[in-house]
Amino acid sequence: MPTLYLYNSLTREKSAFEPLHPGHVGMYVCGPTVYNDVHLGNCRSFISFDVIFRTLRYLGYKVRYVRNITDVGHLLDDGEDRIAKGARLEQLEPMEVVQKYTNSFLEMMRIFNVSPPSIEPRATQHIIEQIEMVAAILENGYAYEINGSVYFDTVRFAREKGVYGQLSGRVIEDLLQETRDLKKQDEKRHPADFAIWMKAEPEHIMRWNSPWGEGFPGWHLECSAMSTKYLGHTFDIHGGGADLKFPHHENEIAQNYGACGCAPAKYWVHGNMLLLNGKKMSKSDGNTISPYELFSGESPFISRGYSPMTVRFFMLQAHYRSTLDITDEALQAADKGYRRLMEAWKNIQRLPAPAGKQESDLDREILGQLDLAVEELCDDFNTPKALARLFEVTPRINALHGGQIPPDQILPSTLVRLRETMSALLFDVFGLAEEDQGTASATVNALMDLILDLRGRARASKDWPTADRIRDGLKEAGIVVKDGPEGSSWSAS
RNA sequence: GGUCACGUGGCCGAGUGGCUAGGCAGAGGUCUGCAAAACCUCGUACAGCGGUUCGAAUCCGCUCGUGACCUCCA
Repeated sequence: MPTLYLYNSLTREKSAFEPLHPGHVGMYVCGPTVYNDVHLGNCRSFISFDVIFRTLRYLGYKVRYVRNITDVGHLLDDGEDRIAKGARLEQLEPMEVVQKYTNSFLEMMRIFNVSPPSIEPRATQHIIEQIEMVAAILENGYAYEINGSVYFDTVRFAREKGVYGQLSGRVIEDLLQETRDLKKQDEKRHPADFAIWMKAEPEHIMRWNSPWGEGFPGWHLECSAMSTKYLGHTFDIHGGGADLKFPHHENEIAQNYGACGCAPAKYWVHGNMLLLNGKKMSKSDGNTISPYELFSGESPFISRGYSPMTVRFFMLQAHYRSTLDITDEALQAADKGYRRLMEAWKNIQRLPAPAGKQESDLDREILGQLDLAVEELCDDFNTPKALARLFEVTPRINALHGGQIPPDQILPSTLVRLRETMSALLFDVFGLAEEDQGTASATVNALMDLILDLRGRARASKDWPTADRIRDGLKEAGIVVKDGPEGSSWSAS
């Protein structure tokens, strides 16, 4: 197995991956806040980390992948809890809102063929752990309590530990010299301080008892508490979207140091943003397209619908650390490319038996490309490069299948490798799946057999008008007929 | 305003000092009754201007442009 290299946001460089415990990887990725439907940007992020998770497993690591569900709700600008707000608007119990959007989130992950994480902890089920962590931070002197709320003492932490701002590239001096334009009711000693426990106002629905009174945990605490619980004080990889670097991840690091004196993660991995119209997709400003709109085509931004696997493939064609611009043209290109690749996969399975006797140039070429594909996957999960290698072997596969290359040009062992590696990369690592556009029932298959048989007879008697009439009619019905040497086949377009 | 990215051929998108990225679109050809598919061949692109170097899309500087973070956000 080749060495895995990954880019660490913390050090800003790519280095060889060395797990803390040989053979094992602990990975924590910040999951969604379930107060609304997931949007496509979230999906890209979780697909990126899914590929990372799958790659690690493919390389033989035993991975514990923790991806949380944040159902406590973070504070809104106006001080209102997100979950509580959603509840009031929809006349639902807070936990009902949470359950509803948790379900739809998980359904979307299933649609995108994102494998479930090893553990999917929920913030509301870890209130005790969060309270304990607040207590630990208080005990260590990195937090202070005011009127039933507890704030992290960023100033003290920054001065004493010297790690604050490292991840996000903040300059501590700038943070500390920030003007103190605190709101009147703001109890924080410094703008850079942040709440780790908030006193619940009477109208606040989600609330728990704590040593500081009734309240709810702060913005960033659930990740610190749950990653520690399931992966230990220090674990291998912490991931999330690039927009979480600050303040979320920076504060998470601070909390973990504050509680246990050590860094939570060795490697920090951040996925980049999905762009629409050249700008970040965002729920708040309307520059967004939902997954369902993308599938159905019901959006002013696209001309038609695209299947989940097309979208997944589209995302894989860009590196996870690059921004990716969604355009209709790019999606159409991805759709064609994805189908071509899957068609090649099907062709592998119906290739004539290889009859090579000794290794040919073609054998070497195919094996070389497969090796490169794996190698490039291991270079910071470079899926676009790895995919390019598969596209290099695609014409060879198709030529073997179509007869342009005779079967004696490859060894039986090459076909075995081809089948194994393609299968592993396409399905196990990239997480693609065959989409049976046909989803043909037995009835449809029987009908099509009959129609193609009738057309075959017409062709045999050189009745071209009838043959073409059938083909054109089927095309209008969305069925493409392909004539080959061994008869005609069909597929839904 | 501060911090940080990015600007690649018609579109998307890899690539970080010399070696073909790849996909889609487009052109020509083979096959085919015609078509589709498949196969073969074809594109010297790297924002602009300077500099370093034997050699730069790749390093440095400046200019222009775009975006992200700084506030909930994957």
